[in-house]
Amino acid sequence: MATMAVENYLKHVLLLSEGGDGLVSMGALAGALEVVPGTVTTMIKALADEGLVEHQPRHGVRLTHDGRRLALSVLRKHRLVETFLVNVLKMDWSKVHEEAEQLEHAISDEVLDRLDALLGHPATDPHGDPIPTRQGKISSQVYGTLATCVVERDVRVVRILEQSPEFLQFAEHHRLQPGAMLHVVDRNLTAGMVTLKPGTGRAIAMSLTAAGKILVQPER
Amino acid sequence: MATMAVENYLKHVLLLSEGGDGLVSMGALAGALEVVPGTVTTMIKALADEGLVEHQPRHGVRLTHDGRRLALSVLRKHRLVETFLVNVLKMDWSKVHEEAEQLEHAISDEVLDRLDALLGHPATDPHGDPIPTRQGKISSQVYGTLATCVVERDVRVVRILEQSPEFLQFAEHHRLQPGAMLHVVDRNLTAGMVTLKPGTGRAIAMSLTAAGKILVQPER
DNA sequence: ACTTTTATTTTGACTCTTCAAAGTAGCGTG
DNA sequence: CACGCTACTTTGAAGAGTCAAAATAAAAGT
Repeated sequence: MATMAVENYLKHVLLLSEGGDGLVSMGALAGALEVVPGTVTTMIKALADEGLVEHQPRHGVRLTHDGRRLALSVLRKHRLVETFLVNVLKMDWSKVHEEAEQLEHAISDEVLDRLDALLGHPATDPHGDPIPTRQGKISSQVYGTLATCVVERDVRVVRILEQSPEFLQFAEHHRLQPGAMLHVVDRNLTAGMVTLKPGTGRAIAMSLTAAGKILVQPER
Repeated sequence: MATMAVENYLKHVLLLSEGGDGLVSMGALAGALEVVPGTVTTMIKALADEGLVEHQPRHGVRLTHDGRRLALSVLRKHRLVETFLVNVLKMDWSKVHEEAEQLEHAISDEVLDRLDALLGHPATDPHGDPIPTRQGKISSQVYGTLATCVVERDVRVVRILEQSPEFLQFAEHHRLQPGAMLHVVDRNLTAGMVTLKPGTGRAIAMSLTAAGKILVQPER
């Protein structure tokens, strides 16, 4: 069985390799895992010996087939646990990440399957992050963001990329949660601002940076 | 924060000190924790330095106030998680111990409180073991066993002490679960057998040893 | 091309938890 | 009271995961 540390390393390699399609840098990993770079080198060498990652010294690391399988299983646990905490225990979605960080290493496949059934086999977690299937498939659909979509158009929020408690609280306050409908009123590149009109309630203004963290789907 | 190992040592000191009212022997701890005796000595010395246990060399160990507080909190997590797994996820009660063993170290107080509320603040877990309150109170009511109670009398099962998967499966098969009503038909000391008649279904015979693991309450 | 900066790796050390095996204290029996 | 059994403790070593700081390789600037 993989230790907690191993599971965390693999999970973060997976998360960091989304987007930047090739190798994950050691520094990025060190940052994400909150350890010093030397520790990452040590650990990655061990994981490479176990056949879980492929390490190209001085360049970076990528998951092997086995490593990816394990990483997806950890991610599945994380996201299903988050969904449970929000949907069943009604916890604040800005706090569940921390909790899931611990629980993802303690939960068995059997419990996970039952949780999955209890929740109705959700496709995404409360932040809109896709939940890998038991077979290790994960949706990789590409969406636009509030910083890039066409203006004067109705869109539906599908995912919040930035998941710091502060940002999530901000988003919740304005009901910017997956499923929410919005009209994109204006985007001003000079001022770096986007203006939105929710279906109900008053207009929302936010920076392009923030807007770039919110994935949306054109509606109709 | 206490590590998993620390939590486990404290929990087992607590469990082993139920009944044998004074000191817990190092050997008993080694057995319960499945480590060699030398390891226990090492760890207990460390816990004594932290003020969590009181160690009387060559005689045994007992919890301090702080140690007991922590141990009760772990036990509360364990038993509430078991209750959740059985009552909500409908898992087999013979398997939940293993699962809870892991989860008890990963669950936060906040999640625990919500779980407790979801379950309706249960007083006991599915095996009838009392669940410590958030304030660290634990019911220590004394019950008779099927091996000691008066014959020709109706009793109600309140707790199963032996919790190996095999014994629990045996108990479940005969519906010997907390809440079940029984008539104690006969006890034969020579043969070492007890005969029971459930409210519904055919008579059950079991050894005195097995009967001694089932706590009951006289009914009416 | 040479130098500076930055990212990565190496080295040595430390903590935590464990084991195996050797040593020692306590206890009961004769 | 000495003997021997059992329980406990000590000692030395190991693996996992980490850090700090020195060494090195790659990338970027001038």
